[in-house]
Amino acid sequence: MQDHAGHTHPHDHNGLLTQLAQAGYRMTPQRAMIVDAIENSHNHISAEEIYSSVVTRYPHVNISTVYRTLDLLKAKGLVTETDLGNGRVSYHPTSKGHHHHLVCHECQAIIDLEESVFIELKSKLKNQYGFMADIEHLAIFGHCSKCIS
Amino acid sequence: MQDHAGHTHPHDHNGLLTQLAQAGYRMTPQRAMIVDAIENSHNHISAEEIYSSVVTRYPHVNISTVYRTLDLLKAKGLVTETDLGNGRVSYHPTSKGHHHHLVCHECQAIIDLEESVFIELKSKLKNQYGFMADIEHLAIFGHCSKCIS
DNA sequence: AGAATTATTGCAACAAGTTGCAATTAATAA
DNA sequence: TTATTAATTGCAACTTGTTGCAATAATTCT
Repeated sequence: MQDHAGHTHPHDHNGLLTQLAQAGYRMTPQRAMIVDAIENSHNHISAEEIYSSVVTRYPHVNISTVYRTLDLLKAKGLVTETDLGNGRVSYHPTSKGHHHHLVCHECQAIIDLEESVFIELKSKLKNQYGFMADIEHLAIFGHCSKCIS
Repeated sequence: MQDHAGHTHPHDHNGLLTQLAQAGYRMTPQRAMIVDAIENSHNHISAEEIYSSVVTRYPHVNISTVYRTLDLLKAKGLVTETDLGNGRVSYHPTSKGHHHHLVCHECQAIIDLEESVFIELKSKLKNQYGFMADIEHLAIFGHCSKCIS
């Protein structure tokens, strides 16, 4: 396995890859590079963007491996998946914190929300329905203040 | 145009088709049958189900027409679109009332919610962000009471 | 009613994401 | 270090949904 470092977190001993390994999953160069692309993305990253990033260093990689690694990370709760309505689903490492978005249907603006906005809803769903809502990275669609006025 | 009736609302003078016509859109047999399938569906219906229903009476129809009609109905606010996480997007006529769902990631159970659950969130988003959220048919994912215990 | 206009449709190609299966390879045992 | 085993990958085929474009047909005008 070649060295895939050179970014902000050279070896990432507490990163996603290590967490996968500790959960009993195998450490493959594909996973290392996929995870590296996700961790070094500034905010959101799509499957295609991850693939593009990996394929330059490892041309053999297939995009289905990217999707399968994302499925694994989702199932382990290590990344969140959000559909921001732009035709490609966005991914974000859970470790970088929860956040949410308002998406304007008219001007496509994306407004960031604090996590606290959904605390009340979450406890309501827990108390009234016994349901533990996975509200970690939600997109709510509608019309922004600019487009209303 | 052949008669496409035979269901609960034989001519549907106040239905989706009439509303489209009043908005200046053309009345085509395809649209009549697509809209008929939606209005006569018991709860949710998918694009494929609409297509299957229409194609038996009108074999020439193409599924892209179904998708385009759904886009139109969505844009006019006449149907709502919800991804219940089962691989196919579900549609529902707005006129039959708003409702929401909790979807269990573990057992795939779908729990129906009253609209009132989101009133508080909606006003919070309006007051704090000036954002009018289109919360008409939401699916919230998480873990149901049975799967937690 | 017949001609003109233009929205709508069917088609085929495309995009995003999923899946079954044989080949590969990381981890483990010998 | 080599052999074993089973997770993982690449590939190709598939599913759901989208889009450009030429042909069709609903509506409007005469």
